[in-house]
Amino acid sequence: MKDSISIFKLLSDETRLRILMLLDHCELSVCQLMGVLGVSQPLISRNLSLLSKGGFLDDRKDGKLVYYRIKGDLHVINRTAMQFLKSILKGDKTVQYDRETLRDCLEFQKKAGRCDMETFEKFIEARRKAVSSGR
Amino acid sequence: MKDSISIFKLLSDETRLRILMLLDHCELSVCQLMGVLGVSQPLISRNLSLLSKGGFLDDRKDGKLVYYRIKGDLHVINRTAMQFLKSILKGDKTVQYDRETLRDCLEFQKKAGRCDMETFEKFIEARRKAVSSGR
DNA sequence: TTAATATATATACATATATTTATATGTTGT
DNA sequence: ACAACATATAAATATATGTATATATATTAA
Repeated sequence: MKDSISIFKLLSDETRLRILMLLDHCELSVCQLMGVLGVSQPLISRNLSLLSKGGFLDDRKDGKLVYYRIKGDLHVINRTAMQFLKSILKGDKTVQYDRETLRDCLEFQKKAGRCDMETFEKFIEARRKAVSSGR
Repeated sequence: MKDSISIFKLLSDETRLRILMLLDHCELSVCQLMGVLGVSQPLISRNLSLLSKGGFLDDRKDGKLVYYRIKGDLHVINRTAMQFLKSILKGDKTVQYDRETLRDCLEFQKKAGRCDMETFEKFIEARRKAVSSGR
């Protein structure tokens, strides 16, 4: 029962759900997630840490960067949770928007030829302007 | 997304999970649930109210008593949530214990020939003594 | 029947506890 | 020394729970 409640609490947060849905398709670094979700680095790190402790994520270091992904060998309960999550978020607006943002973000990164905080902060800024000017 | 988060929050509470699992098999009144779970009446009522607002429950009045049950025509998301819940709580100790307690409680009610607060408070008291004396 | 009382349930309010988030700081690798 | 990430701390916010009270129905007395 305690385990189930822990999982529900873990899934009761927008940032964490958005992270899980983004990582369902690919692995992403902390700074990439920051760029796509447009929230602070400590907030991303903190939620990644919670999701990892909850058994949802694995990570991999590549130089200064840390890449996160959904664990390959998820515990049954977590695998079921992911299926449930995907089923109830099928067609969700926020999820769709985040996926578009991810595409734009990766393109921006490619053009910049860099994958660092500064680049993704520029991306957030550029996007903020685009949205506020009607888009 | 908001809806999903609301559901996860709703399911992040032990009393509410126990109520859902008990009501999965039968309808129960507020005082019966109080007797089985051994918690205060306002706590039961409040959580029943939250579960109802969340679209999980229906209720029916019978005199002074109010009987609650799982809604027959659950919204897809809630139906999926119930399936998920049942799958992850399969074999759960608390759930099993609550089911035994429910059987004992209904037997106690039958013998007493009454279904009221006083009866269920007696049941709670009797059970408390039985447990503390080694059961 | 009406008035008064008792009972089951719901809700309001205050308090305790938990969660979230920003800010500051620590750690590790370049 | 700098950059990416992690973590600690504190402030703000949300949630849970007990106590008190309100509401509605039933029961009793007149």
